[in-house]
Parts: sequence; structure tokens; C-alpha cells
Amino acid sequence: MSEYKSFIHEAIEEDIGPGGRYEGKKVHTRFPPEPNGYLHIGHAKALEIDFGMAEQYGGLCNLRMDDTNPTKEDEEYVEAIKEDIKWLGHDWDDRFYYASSYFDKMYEYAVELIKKGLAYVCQLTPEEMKEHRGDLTHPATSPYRDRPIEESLDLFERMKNGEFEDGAMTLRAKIDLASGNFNMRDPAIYRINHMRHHNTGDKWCIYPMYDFAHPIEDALEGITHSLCSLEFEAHRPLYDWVIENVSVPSKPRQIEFARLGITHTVLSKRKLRNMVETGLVDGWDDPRMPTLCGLRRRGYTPASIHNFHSRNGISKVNAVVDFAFLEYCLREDLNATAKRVMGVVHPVKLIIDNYPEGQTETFTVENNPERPEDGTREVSFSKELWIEADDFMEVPEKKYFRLFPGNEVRLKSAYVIKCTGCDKDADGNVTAVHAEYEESSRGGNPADGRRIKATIHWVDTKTALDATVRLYDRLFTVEAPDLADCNYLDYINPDSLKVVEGAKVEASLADAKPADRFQFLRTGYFCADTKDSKPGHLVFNMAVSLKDSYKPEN
RNA sequence: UGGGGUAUAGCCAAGCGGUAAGGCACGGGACUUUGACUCCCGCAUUCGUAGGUCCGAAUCCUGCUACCCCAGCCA
Repeated sequence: MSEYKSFIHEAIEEDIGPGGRYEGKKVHTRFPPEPNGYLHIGHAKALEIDFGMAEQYGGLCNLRMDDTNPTKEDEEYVEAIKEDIKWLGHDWDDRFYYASSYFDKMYEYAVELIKKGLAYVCQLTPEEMKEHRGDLTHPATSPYRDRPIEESLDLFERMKNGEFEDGAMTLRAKIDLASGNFNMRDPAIYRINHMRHHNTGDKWCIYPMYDFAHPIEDALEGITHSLCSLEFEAHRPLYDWVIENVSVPSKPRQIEFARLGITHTVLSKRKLRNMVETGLVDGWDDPRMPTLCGLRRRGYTPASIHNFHSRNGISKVNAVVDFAFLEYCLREDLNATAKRVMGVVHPVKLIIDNYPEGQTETFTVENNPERPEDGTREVSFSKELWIEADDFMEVPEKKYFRLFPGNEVRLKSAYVIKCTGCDKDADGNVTAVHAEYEESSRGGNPADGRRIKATIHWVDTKTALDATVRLYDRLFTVEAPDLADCNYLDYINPDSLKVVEGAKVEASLADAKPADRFQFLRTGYFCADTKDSKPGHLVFNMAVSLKDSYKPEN
């Protein structure tokens, strides 16, 4: 997010400018994931905004695990989260924090509130609390609201000491039971939970709630701008209330923006987890998943994800961006950087009948026409080649200009050939295509200078390598599987993965390393799988296909 | 029904009282040893809607409508 200025840029510039609330101060943001799952493309938006704003204004961005609820969080996610953030190119230096490391401070601030008469221990059970909440037009109630300060102090300390069962009581902020904003109806700020915390162990059996903890975490770290998603907008009055009523060292400002949605996928942690657990996908890093580890394994680049987000901009409208735009950003990056190779996904044999039996020659092919400095490589050629099955049609449809009996095409960087026919099996399937080459067209240009409309790719059968190719399509068949009135599982795309064994690729791919990305000429961009591809057993994941403007008429 | 938000093309999104940027998608064409890339051209007489103010309104005012978020001891 560089050139254009969003409403957040404007707010920050106003704040650090003359007369602003942070005049002369350094912009300081934070990215606060809850370590309870893997980061996905939606989190990447927040991440780009949090780190991006700091970078743009010469400030800092902290990485903080927001781990105030031990029942949901686990250390196992922490390293994965760090890895994803680093992969996207962001750096938090030594500013890695846990919200849980502030528990002592938070406890003190809670005591401060009680002493000020601004918090009290409430013994309503969860069910009773719900009943006492009131509704849209009726205020909430609590019989414990006017409990003496000393009594709350005593009870709160005993809560901490583990004298009470889970759910027996809570510490509540004393704000306004009649507020139209439910978040202000004396929200619970501490609950009892006798559970081991991944970071603090058994030290605590009471844990602060997000609305109390988050502003304190921000203030303690000297955060100036606490950027979060829209659903926290109604929590901002509470955020500000905490900052105002507790003696924290600074006063951060919360600003909200819309989260990202993408068509043909789901982004809720619950649904993603469900797909993993039911085996609908092959783990969190399945290349079809919108998780950062999934996209990475699929072949997405950090630059493509960064560009995607920066071009989408920041607003307060719930946006659902077309998946095609993400694909566009990937193609754009890979077109400029990926090495071209020839790989035949659905091979059929091409026999050049007038080419000398036993002869082999090599051709020089450019590695990337977009970048001549990437050089060339040698590719072997002989009488029998593998070509793409759909580059031949015995009976061509309208506007088809590749191989069909009587037609000429160019074999990329090699010769012009003329199709003479094909062999078929008993069922009528094409088993081999026959052609004759024009010797004088070596390199691909006919001696008489005539135009050859089509160029197709090929692989020499003598040196071809076998490969497994995984072709991916969108995970869901509808644009918005997330919509409330439908079950998203009903719209899983049964063809989101097609595994093709026996694809044929050129010999230069023998030393392809996991995570290497290539353009398979005329087909798409592929990435050697990081888990399953090894020398002698190549596995390529299709990151995205090339655009194809060929559309048969009728 | 209370509170908080948001409405500009199929999608994202600029616009901040002076006469609707840009990108994606889509359609057409040029170029092409990738039906890719690149390059041209087209794509909102109108900004959710109805009024009002003004020489002038997507921008200001008023009413209405639609959609999103909030009644966890989740974040």
C-alpha cells in the first residue's frame, strides 16, 4: 500500500502532524494474531496494513501473540505464524511479545479499577448473566453492582488464588447497564478458568478478556495506532474507557478497517479447520487452501500477495474480491520472473516420418523472453516427440489452427512440420500423430519466409522425464460459499484437484528443487512441490494457468 | 425495537462544491516462434433513493431504503 492514501493514512498524518495527538512521535503499530490457527490471505491484509503503515512513516510494528484465552491457544501455531510473516518480508526485530507476559500488570490495573469504584465482582452465573443482559430496549441488571469496594477487592484476590470454580464469578467494569451499546453494559473483564496456559503455565486461573487486555497491551508497548477490523468498531468506546480509567503509560488510538473476502473460498478459521479435519483437503498447507502456507506451497510469491493487497486498497466496505484478481497478480509476477520450460501434461506421441531414425540434435531455447539476461538452454530433439493431446484434432473445429491433417505448425524453436495423419486404436482413440518436417526450417523459420500461425511445445521422447502434475481449480463452485443461508460444504468443487501421472517434461527439469517455479510453455505456472517432489520423482503443482483466449465457436 | 457502521460499473476503488481516476473481469483489434506477454479501442450522461440549498452537488442539508456488526465468562 504505497502510492494512494487511505483514510487510515490521513488519520495517521493528522495525528503525527502539527497539533496532532502524537505530534513529533514515531508511528508504532502492532500485528496481534491469536495463536489458535494458521494465517490466511485475509490476515495478510491486516499484516500488510500494520507493518506497511509503520514502514511508510518510518515507524515500528510489533509482533504480538494475543493469547489471553488458554482454552483456545497453543504454542504450536506461534512458529508457523512467524514463518508466514517473515515469508511475506516483514520484520519485527526484537519486538516479539505475548499478551500473557502482561498478566501481572493487567491484574494491577484491574485492582486499580476496583479501588476507583469502576469495577466489581459479579456472582451471576453465565446463564444468569445472559438473562440479566436486557435487550435492545431494556437495560441490563446486576444485583452485585453496588457491592462495597472492599468486598470486591477481597473476592477478586480470592478469584486469583483459585478459591472459586470456573464460571462462579467475574470481574465486571462498572460503566452503563442501560447503554445502547451492549459492550458498555458492564462488560466482564476477568473470568475464572482453571486451565494451564501455554506461556504462563499454572500461574493464573483468572484471565483478562480481550476488551480489557488489548488496550492495555497496546498502551504498554507504546502503540500509537491500533489498527483492527470493523467488528471492533462498537468496542472502541470500551477501548477508550479502559485507556482513560487505568493509569497506563500511553494513549493509543484504535482505527478500524474492513476485512478481506475472496470469491470461491472461505476464510473463517472454523470452516478451514473443518475442511482439514474432515479430510476434504490435505492439511492446512494444501495448495487449494487460502492459508499463507497453502498459497506458498501452491506457488504464490510474496510479491504477488503484497501487490494484491496494496491494489485492493483499504476501506470500510465489506469487500469480496474476485479470485481472478489474485491470479492476475501472480501471473504478473511470474511472467516477469519464471523460467520457461516445456512440459506436456497430457502427452500423445508425434512421429516425424521423414526424420532420420536414430538421429538426435539439440536446439537452443530462451529461458525467458521477458528477460533475455536469463540466457538460454539446450533441448534435445529426435524423431519421436511428446506433444499435448489437444494440440491435435483429426477434424478441426472452427478457428482451430494447430495440428490437423494437412496443416502446418512450428515446433517451438525447432522445425516447421506438416501433419499427415494419425493412428487410432480399436476404440477410435488417437495413439500417435504423424507429420513430416521441413529440414530447411531449422530453428523454426521456413526458408521462404512464409508465416506459420501456430507454435506448439514438445518434449523429446528419448530424454523426457516423467512427472506428476497436480492441476488445481477453485475450491468452491460458487462465488460466496460463506453466505449464511447455505451450507458451504454443499458447494465444494469436486474437481478442485486433478492428479496427472505420466506427464512428460524436458530433461533440464531433472534438478528442479522443491519450491522452484516455472512456466510450462503455453500451459501455466508450476511449482515443484515442497513435500513430495524429489529428483527422480518430480511433482509439480499448478499455481495458475496461463490465460487462454482460444474459444471454439459453437 | 437500541447502538455502531457502509452504500460510486459484474468485482475492487479514487473522488473532500467546478461537471465521474485507475485496476480486475468482459468485448473488439494490432503484434507474436507461448491462442501467453505487450499495445490500442470500448465498457457509469451518472454516484442506494426522494426532496432541498447553490450559478454549479457523488461531494452540503433533510427524509427514506438496503446491507453489515453488537446481547461470549471468544478474539
